[in-house]
Amino acid sequence: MATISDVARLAGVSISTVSYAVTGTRPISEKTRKRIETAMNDLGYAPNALARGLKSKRSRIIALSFPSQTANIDLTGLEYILAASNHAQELDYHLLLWTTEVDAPADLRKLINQNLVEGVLVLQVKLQDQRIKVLQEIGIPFAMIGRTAKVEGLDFVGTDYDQCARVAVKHLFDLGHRRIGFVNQPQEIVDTGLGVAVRVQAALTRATKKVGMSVKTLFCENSHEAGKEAFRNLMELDPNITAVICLNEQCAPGIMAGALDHGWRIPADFSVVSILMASQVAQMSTPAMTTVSASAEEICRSGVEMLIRRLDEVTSAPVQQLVPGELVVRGTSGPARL
Amino acid sequence: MATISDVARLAGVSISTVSYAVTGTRPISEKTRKRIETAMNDLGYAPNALARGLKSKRSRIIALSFPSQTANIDLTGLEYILAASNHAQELDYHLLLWTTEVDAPADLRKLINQNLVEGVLVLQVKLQDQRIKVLQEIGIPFAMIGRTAKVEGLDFVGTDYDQCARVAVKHLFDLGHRRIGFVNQPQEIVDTGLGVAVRVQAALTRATKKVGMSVKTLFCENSHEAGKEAFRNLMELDPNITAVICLNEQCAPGIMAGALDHGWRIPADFSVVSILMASQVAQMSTPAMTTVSASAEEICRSGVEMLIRRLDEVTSAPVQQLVPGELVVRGTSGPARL
DNA sequence: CTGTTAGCGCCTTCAA
DNA sequence: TTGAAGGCGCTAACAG
Repeated sequence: MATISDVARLAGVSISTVSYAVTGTRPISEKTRKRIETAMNDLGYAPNALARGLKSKRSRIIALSFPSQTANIDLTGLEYILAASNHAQELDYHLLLWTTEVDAPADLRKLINQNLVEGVLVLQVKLQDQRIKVLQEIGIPFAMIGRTAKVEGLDFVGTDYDQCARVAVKHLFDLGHRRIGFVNQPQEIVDTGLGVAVRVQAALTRATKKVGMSVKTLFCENSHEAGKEAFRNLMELDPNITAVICLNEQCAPGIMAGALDHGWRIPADFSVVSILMASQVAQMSTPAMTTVSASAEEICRSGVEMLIRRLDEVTSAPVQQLVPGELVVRGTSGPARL
Repeated sequence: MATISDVARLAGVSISTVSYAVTGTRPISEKTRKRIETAMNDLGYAPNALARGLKSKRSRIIALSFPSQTANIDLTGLEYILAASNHAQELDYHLLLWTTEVDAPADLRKLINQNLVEGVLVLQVKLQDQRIKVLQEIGIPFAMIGRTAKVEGLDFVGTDYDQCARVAVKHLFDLGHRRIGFVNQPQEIVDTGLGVAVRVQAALTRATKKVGMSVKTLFCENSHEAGKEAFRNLMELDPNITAVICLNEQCAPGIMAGALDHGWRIPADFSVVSILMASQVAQMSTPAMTTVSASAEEICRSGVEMLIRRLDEVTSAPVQQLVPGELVVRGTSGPARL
């Protein structure tokens, strides 16, 4: 593999001139620049990332922390990962996928101490997240997709859950629904304090109270069967419920199946609205699911940019951004039954 | 951040002694080793990955090529990514996620020329895959999850599609089905030569012919609606079809919906078997889907190990492995209607 | 506008 | 069993 001195020799210039030509940090005469360029092309030269990183203290590698065990393994998660990766590459950064658990701070510390990554993009953020403490202690730049309980001074971009809740509730309210259910993630996930699960629940409580709606909340395992059971449980809690808001990709179709078993048609007798569900998933159910979601693309793009900007401007003010969700009415929501 | 000379100074030894203590490539007296260890702990020392990689020519970074546009964006894909990442980390390697397109060989070349990654794990392999040519030309070690048309001399691990097809066909045959449909990925995906789509189709043709079954093949877009339409089209092709084998996570539920619309119950009147569907997804449909799949965990573990072994033993014989699928009978397959 | 040179942090040969 | 020293490929002063 060609090195910078190969290029210098072939172009008949010094090593530093090649370096300056590559980085553009110093004016080069048109003539020598041309010579250097052809030499680079002839040799198929590309700067050695390791050497460059070692010298410049800029590896151009960011880590994406996505805990694979505690995370929601759903298509929405995949959307986030791919969007972050694509955007990092557009900005000429490499993305290191880091899937160890939230509760393994030693591993994270070890990763960072290696000086390989310049910054960390934190996904699946919990209200109390051990990773954040580690990152702060070490003093490495990071940005969160989502947010911890205390966000003072931290960079993050996330979905505006309050707005999403209001939009979802208003949609159902306008359709005449007054008594609804909310089906959240599994109890153990909520108990670990996964930000989205806790916050959406709180936001829905506020939003329904404001318009005078009744809401019964349930946790639900990530499976179809659990969704069916959740529906039955809701009916026991309040048989007059006419709609459900759901924050659980896997169980939403189960809820619909439960309603069908109950003898109800969707959306004639019962409505389902999913919050934060990828459109791909929304289209998998029968009928396709009405959703309120923010764009993973937009959120991750923003998060990656935020992080990379932070690498240069360590001291500038924190950037905190909430992206509003959008209501997409598909086939699972309609007027409340009488 | 502490460096090796900090450790050496604190422990009162030379730099090289610390290095040997860390790498273990030379005997160190118990006494000095202890001193070095405490010094490392006190300083929170970890070797600088960039410097180490530069010197040793081993970055301990592998790339995972997962083209995000042409790929199937489904949960099965996510399973593969996470499994590969987890296993790489277990083996003390970093995993770089690389999501640019298959048809952008220049980008791939650029990545590799940077000398950052030691090897590449190639996912979503097509029969004619430009990435493979690039990797071979450059001479960087790689392994495929899946396989190209010509695999001579190449490392790969994949699912045994022939066996999967036989198992799925036998399952339906034993239940009395004689006329079935096969619903593949979208036409354009098959046309690009995605290995799995082409090979499963061929394998099913062989397997059905062997037992004297009739099979009508259809392509289908990745959506629920397309699945419903696929069902209608199948009925036009052959109204006597009693079952479908499906290779399309997104449209499988649509096929079931189509059957319901047609007035058929599942599995009493119509059976659906999915090939290569993650169990999580299988459990999302109503009823849960009968599947024939190999374990993503096992395949990726094998692929990562294969690649990392290849980094050491450049010349040893290629490893080629096909993992058999397993039939899991859930709720969508039953005796053929009369 | 261009060249010389001192490291970045580490591994490893050579010497003791 | 230990140390000294060169160099991996590159960047960025410093010096013309």
